[in-house]
Amino acid sequence: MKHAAPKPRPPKPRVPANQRQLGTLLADLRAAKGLSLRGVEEATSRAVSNAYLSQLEKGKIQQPSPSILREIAAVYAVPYEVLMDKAGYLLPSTTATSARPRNRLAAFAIADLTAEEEEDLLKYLAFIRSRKR
Amino acid sequence: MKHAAPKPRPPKPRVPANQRQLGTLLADLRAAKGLSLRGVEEATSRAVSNAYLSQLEKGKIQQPSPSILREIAAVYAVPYEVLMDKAGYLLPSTTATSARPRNRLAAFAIADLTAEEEEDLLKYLAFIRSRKR
DNA sequence: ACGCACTGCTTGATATGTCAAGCAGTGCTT
DNA sequence: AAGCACTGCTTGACATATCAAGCAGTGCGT
Repeated sequence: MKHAAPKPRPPKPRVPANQRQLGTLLADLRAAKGLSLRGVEEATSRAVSNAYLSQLEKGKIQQPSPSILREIAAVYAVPYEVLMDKAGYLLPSTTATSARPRNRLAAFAIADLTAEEEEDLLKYLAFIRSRKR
Repeated sequence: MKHAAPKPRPPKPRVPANQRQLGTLLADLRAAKGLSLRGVEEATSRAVSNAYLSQLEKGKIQQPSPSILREIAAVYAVPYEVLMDKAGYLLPSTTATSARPRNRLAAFAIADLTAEEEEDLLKYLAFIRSRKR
């Protein structure tokens, strides 16, 4: 029998800090709403299971799908972006992303392209570039 | 023997429209960059496999993980949000809101255009637009 | 005390994302 | 024409997300 194995290392937190934050946030939100795990499951029309929400809150899920976060956000009446942020899916500055080295092109007609035009343009770009080579 | 089978139906798109859009966009972007599937895999330091990128482009992935989209966005020099949007992960508001000077997708990808390419593109845009009218 | 309706939580099964390895095609060089 | 270096693509295996079902605890009404 093993003899008091001296706890070799502080069990590395299997859970990234990001998730932990998301977890506690979710737990707090739920508490604030006064809902049970099953209550939330019900509120999302069973889109998210109580079991899964539990794991989310305990930080056991590493990459929760945005779709689920969206459902949850709706129930807690919290902006979806917040959850996405805590999950680590947003860029550092999602709010102020307009600081980009923009070139003249943007100033022009490019501003309002239809999806179709966009596609055509990209293909054309691929074409002229392949030509250059 | 088959006698000019009258193309019975456009094969039901096994793929939700959203994904298809993301797929073709990814393909176009890659083409524009002149990269091969493996080239992209390499460019992301093998963070995304060529096999997976292929499936993404063909719309076979329903919920691609944002982390991967982020890697890809970096390689194509396109804002991460654009891919997230096409993947259906952004809220309608984030996409269309007056929040920002509506940067349409294309303004971007082309962050690294030469002046010559830019001119060509604009001319081409004028062309396809005149055609439509 | 018993049961019952809750609670949060774990767990085994399933779905789906993701990749390594391979296949078939295409062009280029010899 | 044979080999090679590419290409896009499929596929079988593995990892992870997600859920249905169950377990243990807590309070509460009888």
